[in-house]
Amino acid sequence: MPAHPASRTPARIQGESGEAKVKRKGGALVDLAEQQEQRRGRPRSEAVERAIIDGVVALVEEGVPLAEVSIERVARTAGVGKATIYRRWSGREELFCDVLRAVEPEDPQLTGASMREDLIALLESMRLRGLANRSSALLHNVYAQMKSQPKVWAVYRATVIEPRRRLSLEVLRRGVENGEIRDDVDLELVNDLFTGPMLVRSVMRPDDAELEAGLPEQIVDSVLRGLRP
Amino acid sequence: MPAHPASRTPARIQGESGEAKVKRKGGALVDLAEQQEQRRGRPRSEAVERAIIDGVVALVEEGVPLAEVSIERVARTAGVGKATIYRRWSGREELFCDVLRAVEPEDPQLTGASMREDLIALLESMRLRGLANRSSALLHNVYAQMKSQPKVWAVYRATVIEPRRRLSLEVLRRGVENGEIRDDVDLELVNDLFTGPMLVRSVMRPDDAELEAGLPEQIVDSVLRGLRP
Amino acid sequence: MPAHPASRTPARIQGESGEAKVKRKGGALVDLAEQQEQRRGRPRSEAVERAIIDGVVALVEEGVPLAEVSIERVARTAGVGKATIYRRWSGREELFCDVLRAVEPEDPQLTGASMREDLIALLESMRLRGLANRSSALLHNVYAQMKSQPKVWAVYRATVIEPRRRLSLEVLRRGVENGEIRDDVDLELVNDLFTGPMLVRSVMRPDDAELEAGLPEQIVDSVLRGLRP
Amino acid sequence: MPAHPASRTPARIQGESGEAKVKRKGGALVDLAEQQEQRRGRPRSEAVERAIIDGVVALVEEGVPLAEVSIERVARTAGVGKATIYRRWSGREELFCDVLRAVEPEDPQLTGASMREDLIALLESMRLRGLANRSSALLHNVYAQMKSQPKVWAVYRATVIEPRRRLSLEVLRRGVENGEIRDDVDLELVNDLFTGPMLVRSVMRPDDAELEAGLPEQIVDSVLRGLRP
DNA sequence: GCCTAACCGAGACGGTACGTCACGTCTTTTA
DNA sequence: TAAAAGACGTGACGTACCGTCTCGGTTAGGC
Repeated sequence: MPAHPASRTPARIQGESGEAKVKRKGGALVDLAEQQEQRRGRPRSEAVERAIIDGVVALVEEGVPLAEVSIERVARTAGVGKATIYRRWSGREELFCDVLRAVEPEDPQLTGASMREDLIALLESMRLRGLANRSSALLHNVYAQMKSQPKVWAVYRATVIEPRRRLSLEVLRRGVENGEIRDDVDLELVNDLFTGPMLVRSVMRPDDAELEAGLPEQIVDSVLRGLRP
Repeated sequence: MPAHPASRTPARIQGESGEAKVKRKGGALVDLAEQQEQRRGRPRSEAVERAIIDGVVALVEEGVPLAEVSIERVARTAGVGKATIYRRWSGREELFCDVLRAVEPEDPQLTGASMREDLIALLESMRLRGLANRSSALLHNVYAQMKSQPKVWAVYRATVIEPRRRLSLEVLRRGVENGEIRDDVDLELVNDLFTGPMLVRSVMRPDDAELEAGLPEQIVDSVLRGLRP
Repeated sequence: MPAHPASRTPARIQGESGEAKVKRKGGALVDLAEQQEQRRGRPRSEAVERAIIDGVVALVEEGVPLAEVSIERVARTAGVGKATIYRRWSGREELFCDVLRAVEPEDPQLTGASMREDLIALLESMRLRGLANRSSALLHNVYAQMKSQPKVWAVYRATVIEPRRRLSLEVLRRGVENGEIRDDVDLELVNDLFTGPMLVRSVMRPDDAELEAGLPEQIVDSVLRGLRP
Repeated sequence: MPAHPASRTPARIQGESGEAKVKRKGGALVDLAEQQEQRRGRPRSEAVERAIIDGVVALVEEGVPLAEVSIERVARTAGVGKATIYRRWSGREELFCDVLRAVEPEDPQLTGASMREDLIALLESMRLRGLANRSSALLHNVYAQMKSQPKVWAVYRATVIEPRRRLSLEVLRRGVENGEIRDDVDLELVNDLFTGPMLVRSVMRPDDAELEAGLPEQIVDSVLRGLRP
C-alpha cells in the first residue's frame, strides 16, 4: 500500500482515485505484469504489513506520544525487523499516512431525502470522528503530526479531505436545486459555514466538553436560517 | 520568559492573567523585588534570549522543516551554547512555545462602534494571521507542531486562544444588548459560527487560494442574517 | 575482546591463559554453542575493532595527551560511530585496557640454559618495553592512566603482570634447584630484588637517560653476588 | 603557593632550595614585603586556600575517584567560588600538585650512625608512605594521576623525588667512605638496588599483603651482602 | 525435489541529536 | 579588589534512532 520506491508489492486492484494506490495497480496492464514479471522469490507477507500498522495503532492507543513512535520502536512492538518496514515505507511519514488511512472511518451514508438531513449526517460523522479521536487519542495525534509534514498532509488532503468536501458540495448543490437554500450564494463559502463550526469543536477544542449529540442539528439550523430563499 | 523549572529569572511579581508573561518584569513592583531578592551571580543576558528566538525564526523562514530545527542547530545558528538554551527552556516544546508567542500578532483594536464591525475586525485579524503564516511559513509550522505536544498546546490555548475567545464572546454579548442579534442563542455556538469558517480557510486550507480580502465581511453577513431578532 | 556486558562476540577459540579472553571461548563446548546459539544479526566486524584500537595508538603516538583521547575523538579518528565503540567497551577504561594488551610485547623467550641468562632475558624484555614506552609514549601513558582506574588496573595485573611474575618465580625456583642461588631465601623477595631496580629505571625514570644496554646484566650480577650459596 | 600566572600572593622572598615552597612567605622578610608593596584591595584569605586543599583531601578520602574530583565539585565541597580556585591555580593539575605536597610526609630523620641503619630508615619511610597511601587512598591515587600529566609529574619529581634521591646517594657515598660497601660500584645503580624492591612492593603491589615491618631490613641486608668490599 | 531469489528476524554500522555535566572565562553584587 | 554566585561558549559524556548494510534462516515459485 505504500508509495515507497522500493515497493514491489504485486498489485492489488482497487477503487478508482487514490493517488498513492494508483502507483501499484491499474487494470489489465497490471494483470499482464503479474503474469509476465511475477515477482520472484518469497512474496511479502500481508500479515507482517498488518502487524506493523496494528503496532503503531496499539502504541498510540496506549498513550505513547506520536513523537516517540520511532521506527525502531514500531519494529520492536510488531516483532519485525527494521528493514522489513523500510522495504514497505520510505520513512515515518509514509507509514503514518497509511496508518491514518487504516483508521479513517468510512464515509457517512447519505439518505438524499433532504439537504438538511444530509448535512446533519455529514456533521454527525465529523462529530463521531471527533469523539473517536478523543477516546482513542489516535487520529487526534496523527492528524496534528501530519500537519508538520507537508508531504503527508498533502496526501491526506487529497485522499481523505477533498473527497468529503466534494461530497458536501454536492449535497449543497442539490439543496439549491430543491430550493432549500437561495441560489445566489457561494457554495464554497456556505460549505465552510457548516463545517467550520463543527471542526472548531471537534479538532480545535476536542476536550472542551462532551461533543453534545445535538450539535450538528443546532449548527445546521442556525446557519440555514440565514440561507433560506 | 520560559516556564522551565530551572528558571530563576528575578521578577516574579505580576499582574493578573497571563501566566507565562507574568514571570517577567514590569514596573515598580519589580524594582522592589530587585532590591529585595536580587538574584545573585551573573544575570542572564536578554540579548542571548533574543538571539535564540530569532535564530529559530530565521531557520524556519529559510524553509528548514520544523522537525529539523534541533536544539543543537538552534544553538549553532544563534552562536550560543546548548546549556544556555536548556537553562531557559526544558526542551524543544517549551522553546517553540515562546517562539510562537514572540511572533504572535497583537490583539486587534476594536472600535466598539457595532458588533458587526468588531466581528469583522476580529475575523480580519485571523485572516491576516493566516496570510502571515503562509508567507513566513512560521506559524503554520509551529502551530502544527504544537498540537502534537499536548503540554505546549495547553499553554498556547490558555495564553493565546482563550483570551481571544473571551474577547469575541464579549463582542457578541454587547451585540445581544444592542439588539443586533437575538437573545435566545447560545453565544458559545454563535461564536463558533463566526470563527469556524474563518479558521477552516486560514488554518486548514491556507494555500487554497489567496484569502480574499472580503471574506470576513461575507462570513459575518451570511451568519448574521440567521441571527437577527 | 572486551569484557563489556553488552559483548556478544560469538566465540573465537584461542590460546590458554588470558583471563578476559576466556570469557568468550572455551573449546568444544563453544563449537557446540556456535551451532546452538549462533549469534543472530550481522556479526561485528573485526576490522572495525582493529581500526578503533589502532586509532587510539595513533593518537597517543602523535603526542596527544591521554586525557584528551576522548571516545568522541577516537571515533572521529577511526572513522567510526560512537555507538560502535560503546557496543564493545563500556567506556574509556575498558577500551584503554584492551589497547594496552594490544601493544603489550610478547613474553620473552627463555633459553633455560641457566638461571642467570633467563633472568637477564627477563630484565632485557623489561628494558625494551621501557624504551618502547619512551619512544612511542604509549605504554607510559596508558600505564599511568590505568593506575588511577582500579578496575582496569586489576585486570591488567591479572592478565599481564601476574603471569610474568609467575614466570619469573619459576626461573628462580630452577635456580635454587641448580644451586645457582642459596635455598634459604624468600623467592618473592628475591624476585623483587631483580625486577625492582629495573622497574625503577624503565617506569619511574624512563627519561633519565637512555636505558643502557648493559643494565640488566649489571643488576643481575650485582644481586646474584649476594645470593650465591 | 601555586605557580599560576595569575598568582598575586604577596611574599616573593624565599629561602634557598624548594622551588615551590619559595613562593610562600616565611617570616620577617615577608612582613617587610607586605608593608612595602602591600597588595591592594582585599587580601586573599588563607583560610580559603586551606579549605580548598582540605576539600580535595576530604573528597579523595571519602573514596571519590580522582577522575571525578572536578574543579566544580571541589568548589562546591569547599563552599568556594570557582573563580577563587582559578585565581590561585591554573587548573586541576596544579591544584593536585599542591595537594600532593600538602600530604607528603616529612623526610625521614637519619641518625648517620651507619649506612645500613640510614638505608633502613629511608626504606622504612617509603614503607610507611605506602601504608599511608593504602589507608588514605590519597597518594596512591594522586600519584597515579600525576603520571598522566607530565607537567605535574615533572614538578613532583623535582620537588619530592629528586631531593630524596640525593639524600639516598649521600648516604651511600658515606657508606663507601666508611668502607661499608665496595668503592668500585655505580652508586646510581646501587641506589636503585635498594629502592627498587621497596617501590615494587609499596607502589606496584600495594595491596599484595600488608607491607611487613621487617621488609626494609631484609632488602638492605640481602643487597648489602653482594656489595661488601 | 531441488534451485534460487526474495523475504524475514536480528543487529552492526556511520551518523545526528539528545539532555547533562564540567571546563575555564566572564560579569554581577556584596563585603 | 577579593569573594560567592552563576551565566556563558565549548565540547565530551553515554543513549536513542536514523536509514543502510550484512548475516543466517525461511518460504515460495520455476525448473
